[in-house]
Amino acid sequence: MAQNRHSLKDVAKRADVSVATVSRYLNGFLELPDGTRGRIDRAVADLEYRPNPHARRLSLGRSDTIALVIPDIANPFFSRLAAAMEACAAERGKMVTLHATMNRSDREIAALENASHNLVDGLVFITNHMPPAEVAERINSFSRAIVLDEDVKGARAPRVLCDNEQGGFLAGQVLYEAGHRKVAYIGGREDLFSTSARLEGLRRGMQGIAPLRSYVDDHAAASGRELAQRFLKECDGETALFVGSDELTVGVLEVFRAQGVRVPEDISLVSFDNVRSLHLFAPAITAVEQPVDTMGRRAIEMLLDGDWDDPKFLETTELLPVRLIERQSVSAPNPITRKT
Amino acid sequence: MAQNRHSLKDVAKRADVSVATVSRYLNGFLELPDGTRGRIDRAVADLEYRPNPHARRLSLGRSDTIALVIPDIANPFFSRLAAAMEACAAERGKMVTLHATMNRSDREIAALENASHNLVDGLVFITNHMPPAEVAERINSFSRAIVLDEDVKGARAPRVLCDNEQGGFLAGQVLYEAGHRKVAYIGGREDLFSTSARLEGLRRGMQGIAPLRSYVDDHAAASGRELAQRFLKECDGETALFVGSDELTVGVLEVFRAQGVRVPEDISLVSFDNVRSLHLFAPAITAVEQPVDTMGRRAIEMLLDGDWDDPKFLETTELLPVRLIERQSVSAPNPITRKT
DNA sequence: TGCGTTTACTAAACCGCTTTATAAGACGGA
DNA sequence: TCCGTCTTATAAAGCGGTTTAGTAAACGCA
Repeated sequence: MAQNRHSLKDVAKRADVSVATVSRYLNGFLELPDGTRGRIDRAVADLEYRPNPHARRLSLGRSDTIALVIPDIANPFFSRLAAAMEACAAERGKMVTLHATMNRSDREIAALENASHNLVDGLVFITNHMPPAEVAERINSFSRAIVLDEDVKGARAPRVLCDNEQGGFLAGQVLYEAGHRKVAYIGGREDLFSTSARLEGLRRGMQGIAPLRSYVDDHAAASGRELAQRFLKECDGETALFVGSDELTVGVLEVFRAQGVRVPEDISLVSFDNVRSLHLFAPAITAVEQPVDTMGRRAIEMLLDGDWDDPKFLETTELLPVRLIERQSVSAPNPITRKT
Repeated sequence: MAQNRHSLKDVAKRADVSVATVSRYLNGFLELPDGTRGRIDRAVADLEYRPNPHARRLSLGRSDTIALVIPDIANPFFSRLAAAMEACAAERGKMVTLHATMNRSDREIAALENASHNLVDGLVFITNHMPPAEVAERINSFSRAIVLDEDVKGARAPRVLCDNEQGGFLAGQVLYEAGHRKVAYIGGREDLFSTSARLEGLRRGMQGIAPLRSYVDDHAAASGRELAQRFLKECDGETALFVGSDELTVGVLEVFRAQGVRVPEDISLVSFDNVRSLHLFAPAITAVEQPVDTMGRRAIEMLLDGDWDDPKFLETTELLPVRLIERQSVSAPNPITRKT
């Protein structure tokens, strides 16, 4: 703060022209002869003039800001996403505000309301639960919004998602080929589009064999612990686990380790995301990798470069490819050593 | 956007009073008799009036926003920090903007300039290199700034740091007690306050034995790989490694694994941060834990509640305690199996 | 010389809120 | 009845830009 803030008026006075002239010239809406132009340029330089963004925003009715509504910034998946979006936005001269919701509808609504009052230039919305209709309505009230990572029912906005079905397929395939026939799923809630897509893909990869059991909850290590405990208690012949996120995998592995369940000897495991350092885990964890950075960049690019006049654009869904990173957490099933 | 935006004027008209009255009443600067008050309240409710933040900010000359200048949001340490700060700021009704610098001075300057133009209510600045004097000057031009995680030379601002010296001490102690007498340091650059504090603590923990070698670079996995390679090449009797961040540890472990160097059999290792899932690594990594969430919260609390009129306050340094999390990456030195 | 057309620029309204200075009317007391 | 004092407001000037509508002067040309 506290520096020599000069206003347009100061510049105008110094250059001996009107504020309108300076404003229009500076914004490129006015050609000027060399003399006048030189005086203005010099005045701007001398005074180190920088337009006041608040005044600009009030006048223009926009904010040069993109709001990022995100479940949890501390989660590496989302923080990578946020990093990619910030980088892309900064390149285009946009600022980025952060709003963590912890997947709570009230926080989501508060964040959306906040963003809406602030007249943000755009919204990127990420959630991991199925929000109430009000959330979708509020998203729809933005003139520019992108839904990222997880579909939101009722939202009329372009989507940037990873190919969840393909991810499930790759996981199913690698498990099936290793000989597994009974697989359980630990993942996000069942009403999520990503969950059903992954389960569908998993079944396809497993040659039509559906997972025996699904354990679903939030994408958090704590949920992973709880679900893993339930899984171990109820386990009935499953030889492998498909886990819907690295966060859940962390919780699962903690429980497995505490209970002496070995991976992959007792249970094979495939994770989803590959944003944590799974390659250094014991054992290194096979995972479906999401193109996190690309997803973030694309969200911002679509927000800023999309053809928002075209109603078709709102229907767009960009499905980004995933790939399987094979490591050491999948082996042939070993029913002998398996605990029940 | 696109909703029924009503202005103060609309409310005033509907309540049949002047805008000044509505404004002052709404801001609590005017007591009103029941009749008038009721009409205004009703008008506000009917029109769903929400003040335009841009106008408010232009008028008041502030922004209800805190700028977070951070090296890399994708780095789990910083994303945890950012999450804690966002949560704390949101509780107080402040928004948070994000500016990633990748430790580049030009980006730092750009971010500071940006924040300064936006008349932010406060700044939290984090860097991991020794920035040029211009950065400190710009930080000093803010009326409210906090320096977090790493000291910045020349910045007149309260600091929130972890107790790096104590962290080094704890690492040194556990290594010394395990029998190590020759230790190398892989960490952030030498000109950083944190580095010298840690090395000093390390020496104290090692009963005065200085580390044989220091390998320093950015806190990034890539640097960790490079430094680990150099360390292995030049290693001359060191039996343990003190690594300055989880990011570096990731790189180090990648190289060790690739080259068949076993932890702790060949080299013992203590990491710093404990923000990655080190407990699941092979082996689980002993680490000095930083109180990340507390650091973030304190930074925001000091920013918002600090006594900024007191010049002493700018001299404050809050040193938060660290603790050692013992796991399996430290054992007695084993010079026989050690590679050279 | 007179008229239309550029060229070069400006006055003033507006964005929506805050705030200072001020005023009208009611009330109470002398 | 007149004056001072509350009470209950308000007019108007910012904050610092953008933008529309318009004008004065110079220019070209018949």
